[in-house]
Amino acid sequence: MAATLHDVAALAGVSIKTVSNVVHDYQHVRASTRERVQRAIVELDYKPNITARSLRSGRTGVIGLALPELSLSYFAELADAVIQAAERQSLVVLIEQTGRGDREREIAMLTNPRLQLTDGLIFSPLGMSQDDVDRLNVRYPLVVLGERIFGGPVDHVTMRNEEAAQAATEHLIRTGRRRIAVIGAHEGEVIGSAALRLEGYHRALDAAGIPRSEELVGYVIEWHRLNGAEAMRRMIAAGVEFDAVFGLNDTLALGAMRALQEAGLRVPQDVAVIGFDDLDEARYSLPTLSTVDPGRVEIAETAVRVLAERITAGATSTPPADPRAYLTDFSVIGRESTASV
Amino acid sequence: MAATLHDVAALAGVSIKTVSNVVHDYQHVRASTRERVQRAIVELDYKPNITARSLRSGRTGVIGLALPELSLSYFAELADAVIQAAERQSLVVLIEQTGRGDREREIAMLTNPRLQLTDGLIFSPLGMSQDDVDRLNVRYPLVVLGERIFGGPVDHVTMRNEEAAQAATEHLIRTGRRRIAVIGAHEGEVIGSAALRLEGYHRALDAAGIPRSEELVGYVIEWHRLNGAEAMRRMIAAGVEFDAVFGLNDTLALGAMRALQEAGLRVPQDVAVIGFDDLDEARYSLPTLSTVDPGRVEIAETAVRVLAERITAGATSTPPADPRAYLTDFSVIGRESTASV
DNA sequence: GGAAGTTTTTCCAACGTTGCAAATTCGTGA
DNA sequence: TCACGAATTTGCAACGTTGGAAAAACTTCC
Repeated sequence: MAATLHDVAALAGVSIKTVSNVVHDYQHVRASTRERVQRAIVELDYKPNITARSLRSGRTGVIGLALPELSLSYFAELADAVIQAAERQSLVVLIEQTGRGDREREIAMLTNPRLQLTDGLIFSPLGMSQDDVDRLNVRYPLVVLGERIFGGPVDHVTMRNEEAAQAATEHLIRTGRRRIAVIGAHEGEVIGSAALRLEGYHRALDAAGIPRSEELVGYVIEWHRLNGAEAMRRMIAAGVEFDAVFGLNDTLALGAMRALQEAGLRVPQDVAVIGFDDLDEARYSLPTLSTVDPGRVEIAETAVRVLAERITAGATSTPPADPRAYLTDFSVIGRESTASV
Repeated sequence: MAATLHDVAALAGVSIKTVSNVVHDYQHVRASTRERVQRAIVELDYKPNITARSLRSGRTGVIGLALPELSLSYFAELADAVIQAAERQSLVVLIEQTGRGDREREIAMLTNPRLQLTDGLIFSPLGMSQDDVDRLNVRYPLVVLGERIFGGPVDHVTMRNEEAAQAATEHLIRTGRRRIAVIGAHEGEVIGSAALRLEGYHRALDAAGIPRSEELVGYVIEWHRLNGAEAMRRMIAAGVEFDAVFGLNDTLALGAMRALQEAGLRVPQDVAVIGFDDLDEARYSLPTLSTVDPGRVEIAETAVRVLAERITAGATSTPPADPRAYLTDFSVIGRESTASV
């Protein structure tokens, strides 16, 4: 079928190693030989067999990306960024879905034989917890994303959840809001995005001398639009007074905004709303949604770079560097939903 | 590092071929031998090297999925469905992004050496056109999705654009609407989703005896929310009268809905709105968006199945079957945006 | 003209697996 | 005890590539 080194060598009248040398731009090849070989390569449309190369070198040029689900916008946009970053490093990305917080499937993924032809994995768990930290002890390069597990035996790339949430809340305070509801808390959670962002929210209140109020905290089970809308409706129905809402992610904020509008409350005149994530969608809602860009692109780039470094280091038997944690820069993006009135 | 057949064979005191036979459940292996080998496999935690297997067999178990961009919700949801379908066939998916309708990159993708370790490709072009049909003549199994190229030399899986668009329009007519605007037409296009769906819209009007009207057709450059909103605003500003809007996809419809609400028009009381695609998002907008499910899951499943068949057929040197076109079933989904008032 | 050094080319083995065919062992019946 | 067929195990080559080192060809300089 496809031409091999042998075919090219036969056509050019040289040994296969010489062809290999030409392909790899080895310098000690006579110009005339090089040219002859190149002509043969073109004529036969020779393409190196990557599988054979992988077998020889032990590297495939493929990295895995395991995430909950692409139909969750945040992860789709993350995957987009990871693929682009990988392409710049000549790596290709194989995507695996573990479901919406399915701990079992996440754990199983770490030993999935399907990862065999991968040089390393970028792993974004949603169901595993700190107790599962030992599971991250794997024999291949691994970079973990997210807020489920900290201080593990591998590199970790994540956002400054607390600081970013604090900044989002301060953004609301700066526009004169004082009764600030928060939507998306998880009952009893002390780690994870929800807890960290809630903590940032509390810090901002404390710093501004605004008393915390349990009735302003909207609890949800999952971070989907529906949950955001329901939590908001409950709060409205309970007669809680508020002049701003912080959705712990954009999806929740958009759901909350829907519930506000249903109830006849105007955004931002009656209630200001801010989200978290900077999804593409936040730019197009009505009104456009203020949010925090947690540094998604930087997360993707860092994760790919660090993974690539680990892969390279592993190949050269350098003594492995200690695992590191990387935190990305964030920025508050003010849009219509928090405009001054 | 990792254990190989040799290591297992040495430990079990047999030849590597016997180990291979055990791994493959070859029947003529003495029970006692089998057990001894299996113990060795467990003890050494032996996992077959997929790369070596691929080199030997010529199959990698990986399929490529080339699509414009994961940050476009439609493609993220398509990718989700493809990955799930592939998993059921024990295939793993490698995703490549070609950009938003970048013809050059799409053409380049077809000969991308990165596809080497792929057994076949599911390709969803957005920038190529019928003129590029010959580019689809590639030497690996290929399944094409979408509405850019028909009747090519490869299998094609797509939706019934015309019929589905006609059904969406008829849904509006059935609720008593007569002045039905359409948003998302492409100037001068005769093929592609826009043209086909526009044709379905026209057929529905014709069938109902409603005169076509050029002023009710909103043209856009791209199918994003912003374009939908702008086209809708232009139509409103021009004083065009209408009581319904058909967005040629959900994103356009959501943008149009935003423009309507800005202008103080109520959905569905003043204007009914329907979209196309059945994105997750359509379930959560305010009001929830009626739409057409074009059979996305079926498209993914069919594409993976057909590709897998071609891959298998290629391995057995069966004479290749003629390329086929597959069309999926659609269904109109009525939600709040077209509710009767 | 030939030694010494440099450039260019070739040879061989190995990466880990599997298909094929051959070799060995076993069981059965004469 | 031996022949014969079946069951079981093994050896070898090959998939296409690359690293290392040897071999061959060419230069340069005395």
